[in-house]
Amino acid sequence: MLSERRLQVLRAIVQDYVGTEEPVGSKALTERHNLGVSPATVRNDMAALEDEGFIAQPHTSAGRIPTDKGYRLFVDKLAGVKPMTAPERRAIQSFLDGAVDLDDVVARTVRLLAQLTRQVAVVQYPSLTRSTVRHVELLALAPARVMLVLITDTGRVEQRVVDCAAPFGETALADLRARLNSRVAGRRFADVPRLVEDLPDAFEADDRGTVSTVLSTLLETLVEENEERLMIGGTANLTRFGHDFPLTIRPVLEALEEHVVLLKLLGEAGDSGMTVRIGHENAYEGLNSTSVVSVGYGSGNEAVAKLGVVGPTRMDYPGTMGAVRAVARYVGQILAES
Amino acid sequence: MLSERRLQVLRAIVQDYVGTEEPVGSKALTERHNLGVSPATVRNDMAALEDEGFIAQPHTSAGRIPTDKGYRLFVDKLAGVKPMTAPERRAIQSFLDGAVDLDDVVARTVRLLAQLTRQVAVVQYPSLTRSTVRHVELLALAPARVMLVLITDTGRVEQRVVDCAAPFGETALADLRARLNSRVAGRRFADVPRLVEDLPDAFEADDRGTVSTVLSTLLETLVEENEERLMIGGTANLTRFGHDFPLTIRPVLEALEEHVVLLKLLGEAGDSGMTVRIGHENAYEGLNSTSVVSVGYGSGNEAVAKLGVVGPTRMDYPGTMGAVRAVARYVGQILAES
DNA sequence: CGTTGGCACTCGCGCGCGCAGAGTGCCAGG
DNA sequence: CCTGGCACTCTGCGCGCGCGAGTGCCAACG
Repeated sequence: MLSERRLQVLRAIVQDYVGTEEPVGSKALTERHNLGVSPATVRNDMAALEDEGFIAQPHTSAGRIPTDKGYRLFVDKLAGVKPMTAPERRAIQSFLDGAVDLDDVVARTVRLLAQLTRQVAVVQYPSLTRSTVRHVELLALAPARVMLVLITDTGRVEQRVVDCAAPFGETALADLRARLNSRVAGRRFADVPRLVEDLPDAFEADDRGTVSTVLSTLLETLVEENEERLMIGGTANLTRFGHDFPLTIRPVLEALEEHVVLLKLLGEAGDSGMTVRIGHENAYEGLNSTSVVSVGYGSGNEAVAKLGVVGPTRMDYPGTMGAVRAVARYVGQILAES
Repeated sequence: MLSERRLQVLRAIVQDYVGTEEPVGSKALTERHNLGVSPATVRNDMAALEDEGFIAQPHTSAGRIPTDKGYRLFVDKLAGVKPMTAPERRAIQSFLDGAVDLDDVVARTVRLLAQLTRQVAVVQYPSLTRSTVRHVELLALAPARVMLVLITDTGRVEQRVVDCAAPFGETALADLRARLNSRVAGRRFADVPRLVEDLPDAFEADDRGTVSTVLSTLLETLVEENEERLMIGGTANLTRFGHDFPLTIRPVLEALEEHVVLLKLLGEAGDSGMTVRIGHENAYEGLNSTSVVSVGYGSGNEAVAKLGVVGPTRMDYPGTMGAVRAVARYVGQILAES
């Protein structure tokens, strides 16, 4: 177990390094933080911290920088979440309030997060899985062609075109629309398959095939969780990554384009509370030199999607976590209202 | 007027520089292109080209590189559009064919363009302005709350929530839905205001206010051209910009985040045919060291939106133009089918 | 007059050197 | 266990030099 002072030394190292982006030495430490001990003592502590793998020196006889393990300890034990100030809260709220539709909410959230954290922001669209159906609309595009529009309680709209084997009359369509909505409106996605199971039985034999086709398309749409989308912003902040970034920025940009990877990443993060993945803790290789701070957000009591930021491992964790948490909270509020 | 050979020299310089990314000298030129003259002659030509402002030397006694003006001449007079090969065409088509909805079409288009050109791709969603209404759907969320869903012939779906002053009955809603659709379905957006003008008159005095509110929201949605969205991809290709890119990549990333700027940029481009904006020809400062190749695409005979790529001024213009044109053509096809 | 070979000149770039400065590890003393 | 001192080790930086690519100019030639 590390002594209290050594933990303080680690904290000081992290804070200084995050601020200056430069390896920090024993002398500078004692000057900036009044630890009450001499540089020589700090040197001993640093040697111990290095033995334990919390810090490292890039080159012999340079200062120390925190390792992933060091940041981990810092985040877990040494740092709190820095709450937003009142003006910041007001700014967040008023910025999000102007949104006109779901796309706009997500777009504004991304901008906001990117601006607050000065890092890359990632916001997942509210997921379908836990949502409920608000309405299902069917329209005839052509005699044997139906457009299916699904509207969720989070305001999301999905549409599909269904090609039917046989022509389908307007009255039958209206009938199906009415029956469908009376059964599934307000219900959770997970319950829908069970609720519509016997629907085809209520129709003429001629129409049953078409009804089944429409229903299975609906079910497909519900299941298509992989259709989860996300929005990204603040990539220009990548240029502040560091002096060496030509090499490090490339894989990050590539990772950000791979929405599938990001969705997986967010999905792996814990369902409740904030998750911080530091450096090599990220399974995806391109993000090995970055940290991901993510949290779930939702319209009600439950999280329906996640949002977060991607930044260098050398980031201001308390501040970033504070911003992420605050934004998630307010987005949830906005969603609940609409 | 420049002699024929001097134009050939310029073409050779552009081609070599695009290939090697290094200033090109007179000797190298005569070796790689058989111009039939000696390096000394080429030197004279180069001096003339430099006087005219088509090429420049980064430092005294280095090779020459083309200026924006040089690229302009190259694009206008010296280079054609390189057509895609048959296998490439097939690949494009099959890649786009798998798309399930509009979002997917746009997403695939972006990926495709980015991959083909190895640059940043920008695809505008099919615009509302020239589209026609396929269907308008109204649903009651609450007694005094209506959701308005607009479906266009390009497959785009827009939704708005309307807060009404007074409660609005289901029957009145159904009535409005029916009347609305019989009037506007299949009509162009531009015609809609005229067509619904007198609709409130058909309703009870109590409901007229609400009907007007709904209608004005609909009109707003139609007009909201500024709501034009776009998708971007291939930003990782920015890292291939050049050795000096830390400085140059930053403003480009910033510009790409400013969708408003990009939309304006695309909007300024000519309506028919391909537009190439080179370096300082771009009004937006951050894109002064890039070229933008854009073209309109559409589901029928008319262009409904634009797409293009953003890359370094030193790009393979014929190849890029070929790819952009081909992709636009196939996307148009796909949209027409759906 | 356009083209050509020759020639002197100009610079940018890479390389090696040496120095200063920051930081460390270790040790002996309090 | 803490502290001051000391020798040591690197990295980064500034400087100077030489190479080589590329140019501009000129005189000669068809």
